[in-house]
Amino acid sequence: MFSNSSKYAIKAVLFLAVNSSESHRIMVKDLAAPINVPQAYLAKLLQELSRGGIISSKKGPKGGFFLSKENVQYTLMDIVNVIDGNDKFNSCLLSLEKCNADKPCPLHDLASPSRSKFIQSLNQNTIDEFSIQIEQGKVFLPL
Amino acid sequence: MFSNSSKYAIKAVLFLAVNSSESHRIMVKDLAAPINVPQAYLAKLLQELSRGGIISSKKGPKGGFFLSKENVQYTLMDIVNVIDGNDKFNSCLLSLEKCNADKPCPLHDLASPSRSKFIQSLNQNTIDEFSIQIEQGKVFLPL
DNA sequence: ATTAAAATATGACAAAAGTCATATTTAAGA
DNA sequence: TCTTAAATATGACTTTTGTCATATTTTAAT
Ligand code: FES
Ligand code: FES
Repeated sequence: MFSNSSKYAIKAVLFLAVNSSESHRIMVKDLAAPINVPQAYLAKLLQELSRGGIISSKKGPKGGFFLSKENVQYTLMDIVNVIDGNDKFNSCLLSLEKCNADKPCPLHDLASPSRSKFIQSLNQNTIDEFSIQIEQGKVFLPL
Repeated sequence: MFSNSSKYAIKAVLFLAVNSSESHRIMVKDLAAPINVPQAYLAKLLQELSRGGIISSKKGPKGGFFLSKENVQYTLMDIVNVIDGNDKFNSCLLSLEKCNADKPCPLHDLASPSRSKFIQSLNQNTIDEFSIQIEQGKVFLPL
């Protein structure tokens, strides 16, 4: 469903959403451990996210990663778009040129309703909304 | 969502369902072209499917691949299980040990209803049912 | 029996995804 | 200004996935 890299990136961003702020930055090494991701690999992913504008960073001593007010308005889809490239979810399940309701492949009707609902949620819910859910103890961050 | 291999395998099986029979077998080369899959690669996949009991084959002249009455009762999930291994769909989206409704990850509620419906369809609809849909012109086989 | 046509088995090779290491740049604090 | 702590850039390496080629086995037809 998601690539490994995307999973890592999502976990990292959600952790930052809950645990960091403009004034309290988090270093890779302090992020890698709790979300259970290889540190060196995570560093690379964080850099991509940073370049993509999804997260913020500050170099040097007392530096680290954090989410700004703007960062927190992005969606999960934004994250996977940066990490895995776009069109991970808009293409036909059987790799037709374009997923097309007029000439649907055998999986289209099977998948389309549930799938579009899923994709919609990826596009709708902001990081901010997720972090609220986490803080309310409704959902949990995996280690 | 699906691996490339699984997509190829699904397309091949559906094509066989519609175009082959016990008495009218189809050779790899005549299968690879219409479903637009590299022939040598497809041959390997068909062999896996055959070993897995999902499709039938006959060696030698006038040989080829086809679906028996039993073959046609399998599901799409059976195909991807053979090709990609099991547990492609039962694991947590963020790679928690086990997808667990009691201690759900942030994606669980977002995804769970639509996802389980999707998985259910993969497990329910038989190849036979798909081929009927295709023959009725309700859905189409991609090239 | 011999031949030829098909699947099967095996393995080499290529491309992509995932992982790790290291040198460079930036900035805080003494 | 110097030192040190952090992100950043770059690239080597490994594993998995996808691709291709070729030799072997089976079987129908002559
Ligand atoms: S046409 Fe294949 S998923 Fe829509
Ligand atoms: S706990 Fe992660 S998808 Fe269910």
